[in-house]
Amino acid sequence: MGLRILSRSFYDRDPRVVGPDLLGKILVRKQGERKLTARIVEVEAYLGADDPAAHAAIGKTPRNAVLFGSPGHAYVYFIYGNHYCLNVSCLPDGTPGGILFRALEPLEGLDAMFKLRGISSDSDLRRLTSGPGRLAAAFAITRERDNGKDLTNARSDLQIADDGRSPPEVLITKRIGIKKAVEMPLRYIIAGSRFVSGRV
DNA sequence: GTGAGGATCGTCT
DNA sequence: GACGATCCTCACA
Repeated sequence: MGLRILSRSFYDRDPRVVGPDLLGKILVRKQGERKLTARIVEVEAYLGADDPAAHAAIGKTPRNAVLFGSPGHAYVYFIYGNHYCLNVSCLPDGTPGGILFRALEPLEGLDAMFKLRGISSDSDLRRLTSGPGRLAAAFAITRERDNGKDLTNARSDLQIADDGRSPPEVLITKRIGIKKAVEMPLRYIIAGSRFVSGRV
């Protein structure tokens, strides 16, 4: 059962299509010989000018520039003075849009992830990567290291891959933790997953 | 189990 | 100078 890296064209579509399609795929962090992997179980779509909750809504700035660039690149931002959050850019160069990773089901490299999170390895597995800030910490994701990184490059230390598993059943809800456009149904989760963040 | 409040700082006005 | 696509801890039930 090999892993196949998702191609640029996968991301060169509307976030509302890419989002649900990313569920069940595998986030991979290479650390020399070691590897961290986890299954994507919850994401949110963020659009452009017509989505007030999106960082891209205010137009292109140095911070959000990646969202306006080529699809398949990591947009990492720092929030609340504490946390990093990981997104992947969607749509062609010049058209903003992206997907926020909200929760993962950890697969390989659990010990390393617990260490990176700074929590004991006998805590509840759901606390490891359920939440955008948590999963970024568990995968050692920072703006300095990863913002703008090409996730479709085989030589990249951060990738998203398909393990060939059949697509999961997808549940759609409102997005979480935002104050604008709260009604838009742009949160996608794997139905029944116990690793989802917040309420379903 | 649920909710309130604080931490903390880069980014844009 | 205000605020945020969050997380953690601590009450209280």
